[in-house]
Amino acid sequence: MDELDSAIVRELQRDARQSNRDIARKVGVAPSTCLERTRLLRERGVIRGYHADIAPSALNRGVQALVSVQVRPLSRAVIDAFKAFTVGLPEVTAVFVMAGSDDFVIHVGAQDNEHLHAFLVDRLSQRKEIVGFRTSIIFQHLAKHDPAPLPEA
Amino acid sequence: MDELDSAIVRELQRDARQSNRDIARKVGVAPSTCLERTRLLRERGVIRGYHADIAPSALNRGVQALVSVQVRPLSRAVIDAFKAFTVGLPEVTAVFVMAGSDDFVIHVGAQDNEHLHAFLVDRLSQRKEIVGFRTSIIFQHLAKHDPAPLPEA
DNA sequence: GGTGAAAGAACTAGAGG
DNA sequence: CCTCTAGTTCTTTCACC
Repeated sequence: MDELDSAIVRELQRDARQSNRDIARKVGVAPSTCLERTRLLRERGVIRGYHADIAPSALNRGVQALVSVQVRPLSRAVIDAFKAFTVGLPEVTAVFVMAGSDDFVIHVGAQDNEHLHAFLVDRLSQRKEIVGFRTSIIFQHLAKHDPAPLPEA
Repeated sequence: MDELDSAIVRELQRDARQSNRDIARKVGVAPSTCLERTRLLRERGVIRGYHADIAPSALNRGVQALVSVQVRPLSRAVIDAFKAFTVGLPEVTAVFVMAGSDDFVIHVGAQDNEHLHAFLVDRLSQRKEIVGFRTSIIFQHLAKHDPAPLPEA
């Protein structure tokens, strides 16, 4: 991860669909160099993928919420099973495994409040390992799609 | 948003860097048709952007946390100012404005626990509008980069 | 590592169904 | 809305530095 790698990563974070040629020009190297760097970044797992960012309402997910969940017993088997279960649900867009008073935080999207409620009481609360959960509606979600690298230490 | 639009969106969610030609072939239309559909999806705001997904550790963000924050008074001025402040901090990767007992949930990444602690006590807690916050470390973060469209109702 | 050139592929606009 | 075509641009490889 030298300066050149960082510059390429930054460009791909900003716009993953710009041409290799454009990126090369912006970062000041030949297109072939840029292409090879990008290939290596991908191979090393620095770049994990390229994804279109879609407006949630276009996916009929106009209502979003964070659900904090506590499960028991807190064993690996229970954690892994619950994680796999939640990730598999279509309404779930992200799962955080947490330290602290909440064991999971689940990011959920639904068509409306009614569907969200149905999801919570019909799907989620079916799970026997859940000993408690708390749902908070998201009014606004600002995501930084191009977080800068922090200084090394 | 007909079936064709959805199919194109799905492909771009999965891999935003595949060629228009490949997407056209997969969804079963001519490349020019696919290109025009994609242009319109972008214009309509359905597609908000294309971003590389970068491994947090490569950005020196090996430690991640969710910080729940309560601010007072809960006026628009205070909310907007706090939101702008947090989004501007380099450690912050996402900000959720919430309904419920927490007013904000902030997704933070730092080099290590020490830097995270310094961020919380030196930066965040400087803000006078904060009346309380709670930090939870993220052990694992599974994001679904290709959420499927939910049924219309 | 990086570069430059060259073959092959993709993008994009425009005419036409 | 879709297809076909053609000019332009981009990707990708490879010999060389």
